[in-house]
Amino acid sequence: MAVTLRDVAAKAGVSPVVVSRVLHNRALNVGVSEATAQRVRDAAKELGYRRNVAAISFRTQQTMSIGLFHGIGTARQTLEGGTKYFASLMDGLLAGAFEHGYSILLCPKLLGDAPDAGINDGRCDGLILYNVESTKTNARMLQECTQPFVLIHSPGSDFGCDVPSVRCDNREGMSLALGHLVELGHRRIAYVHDSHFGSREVADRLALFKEISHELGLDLTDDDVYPTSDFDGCLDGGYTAVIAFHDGIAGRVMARAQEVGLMVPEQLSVVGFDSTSYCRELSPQLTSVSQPLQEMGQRAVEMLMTVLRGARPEPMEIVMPCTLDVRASTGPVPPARTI
Amino acid sequence: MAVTLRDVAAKAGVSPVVVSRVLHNRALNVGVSEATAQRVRDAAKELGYRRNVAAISFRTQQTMSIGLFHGIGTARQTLEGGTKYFASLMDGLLAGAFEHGYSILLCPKLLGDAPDAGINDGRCDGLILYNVESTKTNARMLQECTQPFVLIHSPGSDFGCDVPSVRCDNREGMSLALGHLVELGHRRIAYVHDSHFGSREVADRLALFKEISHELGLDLTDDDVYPTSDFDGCLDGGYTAVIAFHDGIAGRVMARAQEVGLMVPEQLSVVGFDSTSYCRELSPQLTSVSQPLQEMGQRAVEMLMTVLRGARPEPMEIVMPCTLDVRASTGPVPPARTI
DNA sequence: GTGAAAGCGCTAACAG
DNA sequence: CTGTTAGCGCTTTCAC
Repeated sequence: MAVTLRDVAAKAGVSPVVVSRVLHNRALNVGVSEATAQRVRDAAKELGYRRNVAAISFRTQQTMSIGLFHGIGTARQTLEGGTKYFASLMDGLLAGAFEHGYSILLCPKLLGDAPDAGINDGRCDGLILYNVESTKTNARMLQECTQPFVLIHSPGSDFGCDVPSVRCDNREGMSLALGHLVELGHRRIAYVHDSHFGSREVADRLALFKEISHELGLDLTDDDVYPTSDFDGCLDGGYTAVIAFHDGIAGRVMARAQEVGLMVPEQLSVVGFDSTSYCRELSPQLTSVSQPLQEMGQRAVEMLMTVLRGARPEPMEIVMPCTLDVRASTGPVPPARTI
Repeated sequence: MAVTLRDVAAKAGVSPVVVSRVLHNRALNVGVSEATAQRVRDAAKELGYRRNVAAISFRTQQTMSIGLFHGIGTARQTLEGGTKYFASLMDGLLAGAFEHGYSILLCPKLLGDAPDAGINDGRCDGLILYNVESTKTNARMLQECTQPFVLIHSPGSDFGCDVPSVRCDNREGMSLALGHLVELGHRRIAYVHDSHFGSREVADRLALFKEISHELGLDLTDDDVYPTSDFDGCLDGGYTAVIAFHDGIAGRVMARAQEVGLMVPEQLSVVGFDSTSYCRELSPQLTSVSQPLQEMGQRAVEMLMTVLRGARPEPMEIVMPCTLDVRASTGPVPPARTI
């Protein structure tokens, strides 16, 4: 049915080996005379030859694809639920993969509760995992994983693995957010966290909110932390500023504040996390901690490529700096409202 | 190195075929005694056997993966640039693929300017294409495509192909948006379109805005259409309502309106498209035409599955209904501002 | 610079 | 219910 190397070889009057060298194996192409090569190319074109990727994958045991997993160990997360976070990360991953001729494979079978069922079956050359919950089950699964993988958002040590990882400096991010607000005179600051516990990012930022506020002499506690599902408490006059786990939550806080008649930033300052393009679509534009998601995606791919080459990435842990994109949702503390 | 079927067979004292039947080919499993089957499963477990997906793909010439392409024929679009549109669609595609044991392959090599280079190489069993520009080049490419594919957002006839497609009823969507505004008393309505021409959706909605407004006796023209890059003209008092090509643009319009001191919806009503979760994060919450993106993704996969089974999907063209999610960004026309 | 031989891991087709 | 045979399309190895 399909045209094979053999057919092209017959037509060009050479052996299949030569055709393979000309058409596929660019490195060994040197050992073929230009005249022969041209004859082969002509024959291939005439016959409409197309390489059989499945056969090549099988023979070389390389799929040229990277498996992408998220939220392992929880119910499968929808992508639409979060901010444009996913899109940013994906842009970086695709760009990185592209440079190396790799594809990204989203395998729903593996995104759910039993990813280990198919994780090691040679479907892809390596894996990139993000938002993996720090559970015993996941740790064991990753330790038993025979394929190279890279973690995003958590260090390998979380799972007892010596594997490459990329994450952002959440301490720096939270410091920037709190520092900015303190500089503006705020002292009563609330934090709205995400309900998706188990994620390292969620836990880290929550802990850091309390820790750093303490270092800054603010002494905010669990009483100043609100869940996404019910954050009206941070709008009732006790606070002059709110930090939210991600831009989407910050957007909801601003919307709700405006509903109850609170002016942002005159009466309430709001800071988000991720600095997605979404921030510029809000009114007022949202001040947000910027995590270089796209670059993080790209770096993750680079690390995986290093491992696939048989080398050891240096360093094994990349911690990316955060910055603060100050926009219009933060302002000086209102004197009348200071407690 | 890796444990193969042969190894398991040897250990269990059977032939590789039996092992294959027990471990992989569930349908033919019937022809194996339970005792033997158990012996095989034990041996496999003991040896730590893992199927070699590449070999299976090669042998069966089925990859169990679906290639996903977008924006073919333009520079590669970033995913973060749009709304959460992509995430919604992706959620639907993944859900659909999951049901059938398929994976989604994002192949950046093919997303750029020369997708035909690798589109037919057996990398995936079928393709789903969305936002394909209606150009001669693309038409030729799709006509020559030897793999089954499904289009999202444009009918096959756009490319002279008799292929399955899923899209939403943009006419209905625009009717709902305009009808809603007219009912509220608006007559001076502006439209902010996307700069990404070539996309069928962009062209359709633009044309429909003019067409339907004419039917409603409004007679809006190109003068009432503004690009995303410069829509200040629709905020200068001439209009009481704005419709935007997607929620992100609508968000920007609202933000800008509030910057220049226009109250939404008291002085300006705003309607978006797609009704992504983003609408609820804006203040006021955005009224938006809802396109069932997730279901569209899922339906597209279903159609592809039908084709892969060798059947002909019925119908070949699915046109999904739109609805209007009325939220807080639209209100009665302000009497003082009526022209 | 070129080709012959061998085999990757698996399964379809058939025979027992 | 089980096994034998053959081969998918390609590349690696080694000989010429």
